[in-house]
Order: sequence, then structure tokens, then C-alpha cells
Amino acid sequence: MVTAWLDPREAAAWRGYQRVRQQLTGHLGRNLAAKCDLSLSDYELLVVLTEAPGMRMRFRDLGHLVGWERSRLSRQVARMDQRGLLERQRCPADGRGIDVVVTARGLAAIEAAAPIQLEAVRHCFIDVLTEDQLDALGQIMAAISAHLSTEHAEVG
Amino acid sequence: MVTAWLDPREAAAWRGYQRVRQQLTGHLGRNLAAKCDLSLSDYELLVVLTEAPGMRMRFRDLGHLVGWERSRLSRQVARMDQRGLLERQRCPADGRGIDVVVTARGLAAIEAAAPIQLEAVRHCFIDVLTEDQLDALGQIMAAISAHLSTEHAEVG
DNA sequence: CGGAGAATGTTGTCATGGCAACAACCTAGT
DNA sequence: ACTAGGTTGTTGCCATGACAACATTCTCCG
Repeated sequence: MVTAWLDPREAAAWRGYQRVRQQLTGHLGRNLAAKCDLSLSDYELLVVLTEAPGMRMRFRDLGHLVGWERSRLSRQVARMDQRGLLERQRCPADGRGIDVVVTARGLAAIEAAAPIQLEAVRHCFIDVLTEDQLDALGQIMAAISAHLSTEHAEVG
Repeated sequence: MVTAWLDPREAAAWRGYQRVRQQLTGHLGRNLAAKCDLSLSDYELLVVLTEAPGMRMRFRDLGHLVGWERSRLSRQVARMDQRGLLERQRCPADGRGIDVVVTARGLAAIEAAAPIQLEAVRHCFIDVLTEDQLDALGQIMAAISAHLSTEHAEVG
């Protein structure tokens, strides 16, 4: 039999996680696209960049921070550049480098989107859980993430 | 300020969830692709189908079960058909319908992949958590999922 | 200085996924 | 039987994402 590989406790956690991942990504993505004309990727980049000093960051550092493939980031940045949400500037200190900078339009977009996304995250994630559950979830996610990072470091 | 919208407890849970989602999907997908030449989508469809009576299911029901867009499922099934992992047969009872059936090759693929995927899921998810954490996670995911389903039902 | 090798960002190519339009088919009400 | 409307699966079109090859630039060691 292919199926009976996890006991009920384990299956509830794993299949539950998978279901939530799918539903939540879809819901948040559709919501943000409809109300703000931003994808979740657009949003993530804008959040990270607006948190950076000067709302600017080197392409490479941005990539490390969000953990994406270089090509993915390159194309995402190119699209957002074309849409006027951010700009690419040659890095003075390194001829290979690119500085990615949030534009006024990008700032306006994230300022409009943030409360909407926040509301959605609260509504369908945070507010559904008790404080104890939030604590537990934080610890659980930290444990898994730490393990995965170790994993990756071993391979690299 | 765009950032300070979640208190530390909430931020730990939410950002932790996002980080895990990204790392885990990447890790499991790469692992399965490298060792079994299957994508996570391939795997999911094969699991669901091999669990069905006769290892066959109507396209529509399969879609409802996995919760994908029709077009996504259509293309996924077409690709897997071309690779010989499953077959599409006209549905006798309904001229519009398509029965999706696992082939011998598909069965072999899932039987080879299941222990590998199981090992990976255990290694980087299940085994990192205590029994209490597994219980808590199951309840947390059930709560979120239930809420999202209600959400969706209201809209539809 | 000079060249080997690493780092950085882009691009070609292909797989994947969402949305809407479509064609074929079924179901109901008449 | 007949037609209006719903269902079902496919496809066109575009956005997104992975992997590898590439051009440019830097770093380091002689």
C-alpha cells in the first residue's frame, strides 16, 4: 500500500500543512492581485526593500535575503522596473553590481498594499489562533527552518 | 512605517510560516525531482489516484479533491499522459467526462517515489517536532483551513 | 602587471500556472 | 423534440520560475 505511511497524528500535521499552504497562498495572492495589482512576489520585494536603509539594496544582498534563484530575482526586478515600482542603478563600488531602489510609485504601492495585506493575514491566519497556538507555531516553524538551513549548509 | 504591523509573537509565527513554506517546498521539490524525476505536482496526483478505487478517477472529481484550477489539472494530466504515467479515457457515463487512470509505469513511479518522499518529509518536518508539537500543528492547520474553507464558501 | 578563477547579473529555453474564451455535452423546462 | 442554460475539459495567452550558459567585472596570487 502506498498510503499508510504516517500515523494519524503525523498525517494530520503534514496534510493539514499542505492544505493550508495551498489555500492560503491562493487566497492571499488573489486578494492582493485584485485589490492592489501586486503579486505576492512584488509585495515581498517591496517590503524587504522599503525596510532597507535608503530603500535601496544591492541585487546580490536582496537575493540572499529573500532566498530566490538569481534568475528569478533578475526577472522579477526587471518586471517591476518596467512597471515603475523600482529602479536598477549601476553599483558605484562594484562594476558588476546593481543597486535596486524603490521608486516613489513603488513606495505608494506598498503603502497602499500593506494595510490590505495585513488585514488579510490577520483575518485568515493570526486571528484564527490563540496566543498559545501562535507561540507554538512560532517555535515549530523556527525548529523546521533551523533544521532546513543546517541541511542546506551541509550540502553546500 | 510600513513594517511594525505585527507584534513579536505574531511576526514569529507568520514570518516563520513563510520561511518554512519557501524552504520546504524548494527542498522537497528538488529532492523528488533529482531522485525520482517527479515534480511535487506529479507526486500529488499519483498519490491521490493510487488511493482511489481502481486507481482511476473522473477528471472533475480529481480536480475537486486536489483543489486545482481546471486548466492546471488539464495540463498536468496531459503532461503525465505524454510521459506514460497515466491515461485519459472517455467517460462512458458522460460524454463530457474524462477518466484519469494510473498506468503500470505510473504505479511503478509512485511506488519508487513514496518511500523517498516519506523519508524526506520525516527527516525535515515530522522528526524535527515533538508529539505535542505535532498535535498542536494539526489543530492549528485544521483551524486555519476550516476558516479558509468557510471564507471561500461565503464568496462562492 | 597579468592571467586564472570566482562573483555577479542577464538571458535562452523550457516547465508550470492563472484567467478567460471556447467547444462539446448534458439537463430541464416547455 | 427543442432550446436555454449549466457542466466539463481544452486551449490561447501571458506571467512566473528553474536551470544552465554566458559576458562582464573583480580578486588574488605569481
